[in-house]
Amino acid sequence: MASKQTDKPVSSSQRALMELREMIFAGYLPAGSDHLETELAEQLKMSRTPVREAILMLEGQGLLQMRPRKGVRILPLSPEDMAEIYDVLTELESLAAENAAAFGYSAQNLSGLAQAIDDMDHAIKGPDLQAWARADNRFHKELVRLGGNRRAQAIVDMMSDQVRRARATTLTLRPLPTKSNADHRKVYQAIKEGDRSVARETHRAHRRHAKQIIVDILAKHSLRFV
Amino acid sequence: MASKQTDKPVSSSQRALMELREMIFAGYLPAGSDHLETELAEQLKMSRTPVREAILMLEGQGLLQMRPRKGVRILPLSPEDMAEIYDVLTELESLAAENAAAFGYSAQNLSGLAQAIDDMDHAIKGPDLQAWARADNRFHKELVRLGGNRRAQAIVDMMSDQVRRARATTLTLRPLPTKSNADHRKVYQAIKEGDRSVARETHRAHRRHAKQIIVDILAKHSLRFV
DNA sequence: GCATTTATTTATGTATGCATTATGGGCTGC
DNA sequence: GCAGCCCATAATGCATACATAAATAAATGC
Repeated sequence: MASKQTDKPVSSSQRALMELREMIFAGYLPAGSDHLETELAEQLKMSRTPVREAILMLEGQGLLQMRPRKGVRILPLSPEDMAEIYDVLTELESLAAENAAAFGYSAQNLSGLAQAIDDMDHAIKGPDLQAWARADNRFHKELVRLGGNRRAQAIVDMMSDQVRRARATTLTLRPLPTKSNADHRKVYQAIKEGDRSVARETHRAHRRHAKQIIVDILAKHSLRFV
Repeated sequence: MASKQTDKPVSSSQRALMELREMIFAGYLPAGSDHLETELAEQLKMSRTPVREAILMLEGQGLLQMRPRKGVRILPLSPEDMAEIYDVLTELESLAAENAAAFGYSAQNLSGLAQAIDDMDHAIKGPDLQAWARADNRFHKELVRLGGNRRAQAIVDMMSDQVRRARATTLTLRPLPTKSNADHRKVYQAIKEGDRSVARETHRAHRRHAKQIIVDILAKHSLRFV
């Protein structure tokens, strides 16, 4: 659990990648803002080269866009963007639920899911929205991991990052997700019982519902996000 | 249709990206092979910088992997990889089919699909497998475009590229896709009639079937691909 | 005074050079 | 003869320097 004795000497481009991501998620680089390579390099105390490499990778992940001579733009998320993202998440997570059910996992193997569900229950009673969001993330991430499709995992990770950018805001505006955990339990049950179609369709319905809630909120408040 | 009078002066990194892609697809950089940045730069007649940038992008697209001091490895595709890819394609294309059906496109808007289907019919009579593959690509690409989800489009493009690497081989080993076009027509009809669930499920079944055929071939021949 | 053209500035794209570090080979000692 | 260590080599990661092209400011002509 503890890091290696001396902190690992991670490469500059890796550090740039991580730090830029954090700066974006923390809102320090707000959606829609532009930033010159030189400025970013200065802030990260390194040369433009590793910063450029990080920017290229982040562009591939859809977090920003390089615009020659305009600087890199942190991409805003419109309600339509969010709808797209949720649709992709819906499909790939449903696939994962189906595949997980087909795997025949033991209760032991599913303990991560169960734990996340319990944590969500607990967080709702608080209510502690941050804790709920973290547990919800864990549930979805674990579900996709159990699905066993690494490409789907990578895509879901990417898209989840984008959702995360909007989370700070949507979390406070959406109704308390009290019903949500009933869905989660149903998915969990179906996976444990190896019922592929129930796992798939239940999760699918769950995600479509979530999409509706989030997109409605964004649209109603005419919000574009970080 | 004609390109601009003088050929567009694309940047070196763009050129590196395109040319490396072509070199991979053409099998000039075979799956599993390793290549030093310096060698590639030499072949492309440019410095390492733009080559590195292209490599970074291609790594993000899953075509290769940077391995410090070992060179970049062109990633092989195992039957399991292909199964993963087909599963993702199945989900996202089915989503596209459903959304396309929901859009209420006119026959005019669907002419691209219809044309691709006709071309496939024609190619099968040849039989001209290359022409069939091109038309099949067009059908799937157009379907996803009609779905309107740009993120799904980007992902499908990426995954289709990977399938394309195996195409040269699978195409000659698989049975003639004579039944395939019946599915395509059914999907087309459902989209035109706005029947979301038929469009979705028909395409889904179509893709799952295709997956089975391809994966079986790869497994039977113990093939890893380019 | 306005529009058009020209000059200047400046961000990016690319090349080059250097420091670091891993890898392979050779050498030494047992 | 084998194992382990050390050194040489070379590939990468990064910094820096420079050329190019775009955007802005300036200037000139009408």
